[in-house]
Amino acid sequence: MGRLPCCDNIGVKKGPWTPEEDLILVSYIQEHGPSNWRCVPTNTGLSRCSKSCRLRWTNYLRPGIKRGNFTRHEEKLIIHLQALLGNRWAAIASYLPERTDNDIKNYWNTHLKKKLLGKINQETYAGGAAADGFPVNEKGQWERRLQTDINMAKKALHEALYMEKPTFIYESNPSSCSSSHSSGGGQPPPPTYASSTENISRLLENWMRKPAKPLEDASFGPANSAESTQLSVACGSLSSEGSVFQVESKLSLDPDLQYSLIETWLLDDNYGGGQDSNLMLHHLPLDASD
DNA sequence: AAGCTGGCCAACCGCCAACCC
DNA sequence: AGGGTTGGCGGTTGGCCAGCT
Repeated sequence: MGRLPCCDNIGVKKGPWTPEEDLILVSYIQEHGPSNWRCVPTNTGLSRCSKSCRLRWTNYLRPGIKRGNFTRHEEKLIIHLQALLGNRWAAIASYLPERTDNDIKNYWNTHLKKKLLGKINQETYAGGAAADGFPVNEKGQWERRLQTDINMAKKALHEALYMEKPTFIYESNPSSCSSSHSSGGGQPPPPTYASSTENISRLLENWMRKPAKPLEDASFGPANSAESTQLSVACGSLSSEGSVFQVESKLSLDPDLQYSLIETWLLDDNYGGGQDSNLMLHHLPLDASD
């Protein structure tokens, strides 16, 4: 049996929302909260289907939504995440809590995709190529780095997805821990971190199997999950523009974390990392008491 | 000034997984 | 357990607007 429509479409208004409708919807949600959307049209008298009400709220009326131009950092973060996650706009939006998935999707389709394609075409026709495999572009250094980042992330993702064995291999190297860990109680196990491209791809594999965590959870990947491997992985690249630092700073790491963030910078030609970019992994066991 | 074109973006559509009874 | 319902998600559409001819 086919799926029934969310509404019978009879007497249901479509098209742009009016300020009056917005007001009615906001007032109702303020009182009752954003739940049970099916009742919203009936209870408010709005001639809209429940789905339309929900979309209007989540994409436009919900508090905390930032509108207007995307910052350069947001732009770079989206490009990073799109390369890693693909068109999973909701997952990407979870890392930019002030932006809606619809906004990000629109911005990608109307600005970034075009921009990147244009960049690639321009460089293809220019014909030049630097030692790191990307064409030389004197004008746009940051764009070049961006392209390096994308290439690197795609490579990591590809390996992460097609690795045969999901087994993790870790190497322990506490000396590399930029530790600020100082919680009392039992001695936590020594931190481990990935120190090879093979490990990175396996870390990423596990990450890709889990839904992305929102920023409020202060971590990427499978962390915060009791049955998880208690790892948190962030992948990106470092450049003088600080794109990964931006990712990191946006994470607002939980002060209760048992360990401080461990960073390993890898300079590995296999990942196409030039002097400007590196693959960075964060591995943070969240709860050493278990 | 009028018509045309392309860009932008809010909103819609349809699929799907989770949830509920 | 299974079918119906709901909410979430990604792709697409269509209307508005600015710039161009």
